[in-house]
Amino acid sequence: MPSDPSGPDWKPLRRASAHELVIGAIEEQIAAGALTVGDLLPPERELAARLGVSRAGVREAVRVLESHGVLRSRPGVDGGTFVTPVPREALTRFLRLHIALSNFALEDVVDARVVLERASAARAATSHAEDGMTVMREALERMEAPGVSREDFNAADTAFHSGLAEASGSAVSAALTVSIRTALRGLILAAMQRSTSWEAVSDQLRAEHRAIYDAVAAGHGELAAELVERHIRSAADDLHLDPAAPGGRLSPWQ
Amino acid sequence: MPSDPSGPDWKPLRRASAHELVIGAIEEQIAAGALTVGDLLPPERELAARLGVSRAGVREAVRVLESHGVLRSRPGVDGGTFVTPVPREALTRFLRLHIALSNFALEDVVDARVVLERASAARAATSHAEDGMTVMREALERMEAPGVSREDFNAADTAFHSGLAEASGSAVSAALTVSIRTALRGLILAAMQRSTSWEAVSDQLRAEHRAIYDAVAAGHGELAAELVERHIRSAADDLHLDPAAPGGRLSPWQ
DNA sequence: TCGTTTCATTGGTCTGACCGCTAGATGGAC
DNA sequence: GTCCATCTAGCGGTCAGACCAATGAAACGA
Repeated sequence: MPSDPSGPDWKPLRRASAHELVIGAIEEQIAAGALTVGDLLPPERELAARLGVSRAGVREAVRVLESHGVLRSRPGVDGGTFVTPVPREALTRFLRLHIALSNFALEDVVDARVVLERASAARAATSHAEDGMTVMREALERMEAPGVSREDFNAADTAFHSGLAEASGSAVSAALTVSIRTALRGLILAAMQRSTSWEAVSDQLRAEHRAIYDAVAAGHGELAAELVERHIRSAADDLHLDPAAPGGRLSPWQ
Repeated sequence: MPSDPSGPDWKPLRRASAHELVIGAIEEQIAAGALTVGDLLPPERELAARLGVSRAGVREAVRVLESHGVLRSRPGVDGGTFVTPVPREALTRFLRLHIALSNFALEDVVDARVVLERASAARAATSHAEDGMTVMREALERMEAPGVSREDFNAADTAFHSGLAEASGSAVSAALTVSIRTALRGLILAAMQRSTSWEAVSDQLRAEHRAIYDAVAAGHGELAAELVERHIRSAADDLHLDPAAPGGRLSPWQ
């Protein structure tokens, strides 16, 4: 019997798999600063030999980090696997998958959007980062073009919210915002496609977007935040409660 | 010469790699609702044969989805690869990697934390989800235990903010909050380890956490949000400006 | 000198093999 | 009949080796 009354506390000792070891090794180099954006990794064959694993193990690790937007591979003599800085696609895929799996309730996703975009709007009203404002203006023009298709409208809608997030000047919030909106893109487009009163709906959306832009441009942060929240929630309601949709949380994809 | 003045607009035709096709196929099944949490995928060999790719391609795809918290594999006759709902680890690794790569400036990470946790605090004050409140209380007790180590203090600090996020009742915000705090864990712990005035610093942190908890428990949402923001920003300043740290954004890891 | 060909290097893919793990079938001891 | 140890089939985990595809640079010829 051990002297410690609480017991020796054996830890489970989960033997790490080969590819996890490789991921850990690469992550370690990144954390230590020995690998930064633009750097080239050793060839797969060499890295496998150095780490004492097979090439398959290295490749699986590279795939994982690639899917996280950390690495990118290219064949060719000048090619190789190098460190890259493109986090958004990974975040989008992540959210899209988990939304599809209902691991995240649509309601909670909307709540998160409201929190992030309210903050974005409020900050954008004071910072006015020109890139984002331009993106928003162009998106408005595309939405207001005569005879715009629902696909194009949805793309412009996504771009508008991306621009708003960019205009806020905070990269992390912007990445989260854009990823959430992009992950929802398919759902929103499906709802738009189903809409039987598209003219009225799109007029409404155009007016809301325009009002948000004006509030931001005029520097009215609190108003912009309020408009964004109402816009997101009413759009979500339309998405959620569309009478043409069969029941169920993720019905548009079924 | 093409009749269209803008040109035929050749798209690059990026040939999708085998594992991307497999990921797409699995994602498609998930989006269609044919695969949900708990479901078992076909054996790797069979799936490879059905999709017309090698087992390596299937395995690379499974690895990627596994790293996103969507699949999990287990050997054994009853084992297999099944759909699983554990998004947080994946989100944490993602953020940790990109913070380490300086793809996300620490300042922006802190901004995002402020936005998310202000909202969490305000909501927690009205919702009072009991799970989260209990987690916060226990974390406070651990922080206030005599002779607590810096590691344990940091773990309790993380737990406190997790509890706050849980108490807000919104799963997505909570996942984002917890992941950000966990991704910063190493940095914060390093800063704590370096601290030459740990007694004073930890007293300060204990007081701030206690004040936040009291404000939430008393239902003072706006006060709680304000306290959380000040707490996060002052802690970030200590982390960032610690005189013992060498210059540079990610110095604690260098 | 300039264009063409060849070549070496790298990732991309596939094949086939063997290992370790584990629930369930098997079979023997009582 | 019951219970326990053993065996077995099927699965993921890993590996080695081979060949394909892409690419830039060096070698070569007009």
